[in-house]
Amino acid sequence: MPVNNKTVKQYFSQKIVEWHKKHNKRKMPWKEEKDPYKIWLSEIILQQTRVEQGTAYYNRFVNQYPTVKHLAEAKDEEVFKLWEGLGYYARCKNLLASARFINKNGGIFPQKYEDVLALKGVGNYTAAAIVSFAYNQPYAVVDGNVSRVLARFFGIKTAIDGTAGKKLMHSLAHELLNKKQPGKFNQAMMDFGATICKPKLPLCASCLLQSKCFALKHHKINELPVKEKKTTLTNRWMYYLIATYKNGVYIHKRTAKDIWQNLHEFILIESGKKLSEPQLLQHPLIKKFAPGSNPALKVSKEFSQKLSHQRVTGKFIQVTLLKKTTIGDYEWVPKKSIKDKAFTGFINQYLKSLKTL
DNA sequence: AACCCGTGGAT
DNA sequence: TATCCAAGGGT
Repeated sequence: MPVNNKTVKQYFSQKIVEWHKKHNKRKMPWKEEKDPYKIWLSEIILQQTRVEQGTAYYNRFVNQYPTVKHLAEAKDEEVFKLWEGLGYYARCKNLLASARFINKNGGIFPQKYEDVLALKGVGNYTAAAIVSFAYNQPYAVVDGNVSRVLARFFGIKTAIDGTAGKKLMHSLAHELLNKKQPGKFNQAMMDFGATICKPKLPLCASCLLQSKCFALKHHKINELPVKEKKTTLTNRWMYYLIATYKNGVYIHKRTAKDIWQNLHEFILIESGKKLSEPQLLQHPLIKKFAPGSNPALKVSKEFSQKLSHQRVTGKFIQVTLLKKTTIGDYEWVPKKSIKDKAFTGFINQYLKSLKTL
């Protein structure tokens, strides 16, 4: 459903810029930043992540890695530790790979849209954000904010998470883009969506664009934008055996095509269903390390973590080994090194509940 | 194209 | 409590 009213489009672009100049008070550490490295860093951190959640991570990364060279030369483990808790860990992996790629090629951040887009972890949105903010190139960003604003204002019923909807949003956003000040326009669009045209309870009464907004006029604020995807939640049960021997503990880095890649964990017993404590204690791994009825075996309370489409529930079982053993892919590491390794959120819930390991 | 990948705040 | 969803990208 293409939008073909030129007057309304001009009204939109003019009002968005006017709102930005007169009313936009939103402040963030990376605003007005012109260093493409720092802009890139902020954009990767902010992918599907709230500004309030990402800001502290951004500050820590910039502080620890002031240039792309610093990041490129850092050790994987150190960078993942700094990313720990932020989620979507493929972002961290791609961030490091791209930093090393840039550093290897002279350390100069790419300047062409196509070259920025070619970086791992950089898609349509992020490439447009970088080249518009850093170099003022005319590429329109389309994020959740922009899609919502456009769907509501222009009355677009095409699902914004489908191929047709994305295509339509990109062409419309590019058409509306102020080609003289693309960086400011893009910033205006996102800030307007985040602070005025919010997902729930948008501030229509004080909106500068209210006189020509389709959704407001037709009472479709809560119906737009349209999405087609529904997330399904699957349950998983993870029981962790924390096997210590002297001053060390057995851990492992997750590498399977699954959640939490590149994060560490203890000895995992996963089940497709909830296990009762007797069932759990019957497990071969438990019986192997805690033969007989072992009164020293400590079972924690139940922990649970909700991911975007999975819910992980489980417990932690502490057992002390009397001799060093070979356990599959798990390695024995000193307890004091635990704090330097990135663990899953589920495990960190448990670790934070302990005084010492 | 459909599905997968985290975490936390708001309602 | 359940649901939504946030400066998306990869496969």
